[in-house]
Amino acid sequence: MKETFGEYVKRLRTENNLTLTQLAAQLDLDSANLSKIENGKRAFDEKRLIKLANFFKLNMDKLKTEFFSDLIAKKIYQTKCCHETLLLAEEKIKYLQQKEIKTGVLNL
Amino acid sequence: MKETFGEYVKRLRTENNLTLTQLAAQLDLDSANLSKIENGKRAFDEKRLIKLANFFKLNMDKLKTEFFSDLIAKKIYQTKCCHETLLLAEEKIKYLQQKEIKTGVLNL
DNA sequence: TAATTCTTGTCATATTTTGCCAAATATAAT
DNA sequence: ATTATATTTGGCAAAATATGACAAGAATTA
Repeated sequence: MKETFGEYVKRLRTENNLTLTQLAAQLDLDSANLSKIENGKRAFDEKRLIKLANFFKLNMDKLKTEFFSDLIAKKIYQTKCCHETLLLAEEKIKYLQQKEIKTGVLNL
Repeated sequence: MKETFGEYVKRLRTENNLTLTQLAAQLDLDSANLSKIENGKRAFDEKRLIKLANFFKLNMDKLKTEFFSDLIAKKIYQTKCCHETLLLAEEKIKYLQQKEIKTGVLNL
């Protein structure tokens, strides 16, 4: 069973025997806020992914997959949507791709 | 090929021969902002779904499907994520469901 | 029990979103 | 073509939300 992004960060940190304060410093963060991030009470800012990747020597693409899957999962979860909603979403993704190809710009 | 939520609203409006001003009034909205919504330059606020459904006599569940599929599609589109990300997201959704069952609360 | 670490609450500030208005553009009618 | 009507766009102030920072409380460890 998978984990949230916050739990993932916490695991990285504890497996490397770091305190919140130590990791937070590396990420330009307050330790209190890192705690909140780990416990899902605040969002992790995308701009800090690079710092996280560098510090733990992580593959950036894999990290982004971890991060964005979290965003998407939470968005889907929040809407309490049904399977039909997701099928329709897939169609709309294709539509948006076509649209961007045609128009060059895409307002979201 | 599907349409965006904005395009869907515009279609509803034009098929019913309404001006922006007319529909906007029903939705407690400025006509300028309704225009932006239709053209994907502003978001449609969830709280107005009920007004939209009542005015056009739409099925609320279907309307929500239209609406949330849009949110999700755009979120996925924005992240430019790959298929792997979506698979992981699906796992995380299951995880979040389990978690809510266990803990009763869920921080997102 | 003392020290350290973690969690939670709060608040000022920064950022984003929203409603509203005015001007510019496009469309339709006469 | 001119006028009237409808739509789009830009901008701004206010509202809402997110963020960083600090302090106090709770949990963990030595």
